[in-house]
Amino acid sequence: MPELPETETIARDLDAALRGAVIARTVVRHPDVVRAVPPDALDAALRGAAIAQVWRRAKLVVLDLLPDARASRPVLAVQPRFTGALLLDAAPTDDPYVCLIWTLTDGRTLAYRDVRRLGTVALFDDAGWHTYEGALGPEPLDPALTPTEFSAYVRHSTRPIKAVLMDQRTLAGVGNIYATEALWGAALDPSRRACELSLADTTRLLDVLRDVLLRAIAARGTSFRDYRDAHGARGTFVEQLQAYGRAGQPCRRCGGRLVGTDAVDGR
DNA sequence: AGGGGAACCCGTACGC
DNA sequence: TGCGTACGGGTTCCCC
Repeated sequence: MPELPETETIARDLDAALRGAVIARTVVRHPDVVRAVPPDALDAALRGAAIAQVWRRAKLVVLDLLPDARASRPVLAVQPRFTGALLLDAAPTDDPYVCLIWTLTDGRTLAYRDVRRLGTVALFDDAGWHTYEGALGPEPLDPALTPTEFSAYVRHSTRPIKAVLMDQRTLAGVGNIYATEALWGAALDPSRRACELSLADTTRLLDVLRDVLLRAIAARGTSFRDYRDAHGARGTFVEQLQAYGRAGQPCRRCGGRLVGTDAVDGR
C-alpha cells in the first residue's frame, strides 16, 4: 500500500529518470482506472508532452507536463492505492494487469500496473489540479507545519486519533501503516478520541511521525505485500515495523503481547 | 458541518 | 477437488 514514503520513493526515482522525456503514445488497456478525463482522450492530450518534473503530493505521484503548443500545463496524477505500481521498462508486454502504457520518444516505456484496479490515473488542467490539491491537508514533512498548527487540527476532532491521522484533509499522505507506527512510537491508543489528547501528546506524535516517515523513505518504503518501486523492487522498511502487522507478537518496548485495538475505520 | 456507510475491484481465504 | 462467497483496503460520493 503506497503511502507517503512509498509514493515519495516512486516519485524521486521517476523524476531522476524521466525529467525532459517526451511522451509519444498512450495506450489505455483498462479504462476504468482513468479519472477526470475520457480514457480515449488521453493519447491525444498527452502526445508530444514533455515531463517537466515528477513529484509527490499526499499519496499521489504527480507528473508535471509541458505540452508542445498549449497554454495550460496539465498534470498527470497517479494514485496507486493498494496494488498500483508505476513501472519503468519493467512490465512484460503481455501482463494482463497493466492498465496504461506510455511510450516515450526515446523508446522507453512507463506502465501503470494495478491488479485490483482501485488505483487511479487522472489528467487535470491547472485549475482542476489546484482545486483537487487544495482540498488535501498539509504535508507532514513540510517544515511550515508547526506542532501548534498540527495540534490545533487534531485536537479539534472527536474521532479516534488514528482516523484523524489518516484523514487526508487533516494531514496528507499518512495511511494505516504509518499511523499505526507513529501511534505506537508515541505510546498512544489509536482508538482514543483526538480531542482528549494533550498538547504534549500531539507534539510528541508529530515528532515521532516525522521520524518514522523519514526512516521509511530512507528504506525506500514498506513492501508488506504488494508495493514495488518503479524498477519492480521492494522497500525494506518492513524490517523496522514495530506495530503494524504484529498483533499477537511481543511488544518491542515492554515485552507484552500486542493486541489489536478496537476497530478504527474498519481497521 | 462533521461523520457514517456504500461503492469501487479482484486475489485470497475460507466454507461446504 | 471444486465451486461459491466473504473480505479487505483508501478514496469518493451520497446521505443524515
